[in-house]
Amino acid sequence: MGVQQRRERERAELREDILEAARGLFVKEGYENVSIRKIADKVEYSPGTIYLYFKDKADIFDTLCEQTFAKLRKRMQGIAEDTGDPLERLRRAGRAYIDFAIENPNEYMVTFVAKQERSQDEVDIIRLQTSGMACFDCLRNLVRQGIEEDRIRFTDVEEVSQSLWATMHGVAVLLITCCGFPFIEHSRLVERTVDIAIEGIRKR
Amino acid sequence: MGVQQRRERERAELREDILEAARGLFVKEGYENVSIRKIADKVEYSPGTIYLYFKDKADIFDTLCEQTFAKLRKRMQGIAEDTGDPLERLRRAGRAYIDFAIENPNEYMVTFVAKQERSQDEVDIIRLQTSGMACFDCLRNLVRQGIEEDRIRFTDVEEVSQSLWATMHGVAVLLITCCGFPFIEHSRLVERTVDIAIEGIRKR
DNA sequence: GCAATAAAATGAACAGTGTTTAGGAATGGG
DNA sequence: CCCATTCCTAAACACTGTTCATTTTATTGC
Repeated sequence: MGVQQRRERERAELREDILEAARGLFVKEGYENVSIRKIADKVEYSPGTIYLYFKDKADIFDTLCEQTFAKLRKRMQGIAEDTGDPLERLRRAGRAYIDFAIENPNEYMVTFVAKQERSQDEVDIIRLQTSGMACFDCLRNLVRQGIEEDRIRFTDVEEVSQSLWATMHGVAVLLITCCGFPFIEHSRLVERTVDIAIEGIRKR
Repeated sequence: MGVQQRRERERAELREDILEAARGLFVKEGYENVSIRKIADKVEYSPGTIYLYFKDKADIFDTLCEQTFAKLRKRMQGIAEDTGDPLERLRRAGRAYIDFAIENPNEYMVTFVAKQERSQDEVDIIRLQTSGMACFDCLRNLVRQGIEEDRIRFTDVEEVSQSLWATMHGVAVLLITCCGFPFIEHSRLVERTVDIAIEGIRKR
């Protein structure tokens, strides 16, 4: 009587297919330019079927965000749990954060620049925020270590953590959204900004 | 024969009315949630009429952005043309920039962030680039002065200017959009981030 | 093997979107 | 007074996210 189990497995497989198709489309075309019909076309089902597997379009995207969030935390956690100079690890963390944002621009924007009336669905916001807080904790821990080892000229962990986050966030958002601006080479801008921030908090 | 002139004046007035209505709606509801029909309703004309005054929805939006850029430039230019320690003026400029963003959150977001939603029309990007560039030039000039007076530990004006912009932008976007996050007192976060950036570029 | 049943997928429909266009109404010049 | 120009509108087109009655499909009990 493995019918039930096979049914569930097939359901999960189609759900995963939809997510995979959606991810490809979102990355290539951006959130607004992907329609449910396009996703349905790609998995060769009718539009209505999508709604048997996801509440709505935002639900698909949020699910993708959680998956990507997990990836980000994994990257950040690796650096946070590493050993070595805290300031050097903060530098690595800053780079890693911005790299992640640039590699997943659409997910990053919708997740961090929680825009328009997605805020109506408070449940989803909370859902994303809790998984996002896990990422911020990695940064907090790094800053705490830096302060404990007397490498940082401030004492307030929260203050420094939020300032650093804001700085990295700024580079990320700028590079993602202001495509028309004649930026210097991206990696150089990232490197310079991270460097300024690190030297700005270093104790001498 | 003042008919021609009256006609032109009336055309300009309706154009301005459309812009005013659109700004109010964009600010309140965001780019995607404002339809041409809503704008048309507000000025009490038919949707088709809008297209006699603007090429398309993005054209309306771009015009509003230009106006916002002009307001911001006015503020920044005052500091850029001032005298005194360049680093101190950079500090003031950073504060002024973030303050402007926080005082006009919707306009700021619409101008600097929301434009990612639109599929890029190259002509319009150039148009916004020029008016936005005027703002950025104020920052550039400040940085150039700082480098010329040997107060900054880097030599590349563009690199430092873009890094500083990214940092200020980050604080602004974060404070405007991530309302759910437990931030420290806003003014303290602004002050600390600006301070880190200034100390990060200072020559010693 | 066949009918009953439960699950899944569909496709049409609804209300909305940006944009285009054929044609009607108003106005000024000759 | 009539014609030409300008202005505006209403309808239409091709999209969008979403819902739902209906049909198709698969599984079960007999």
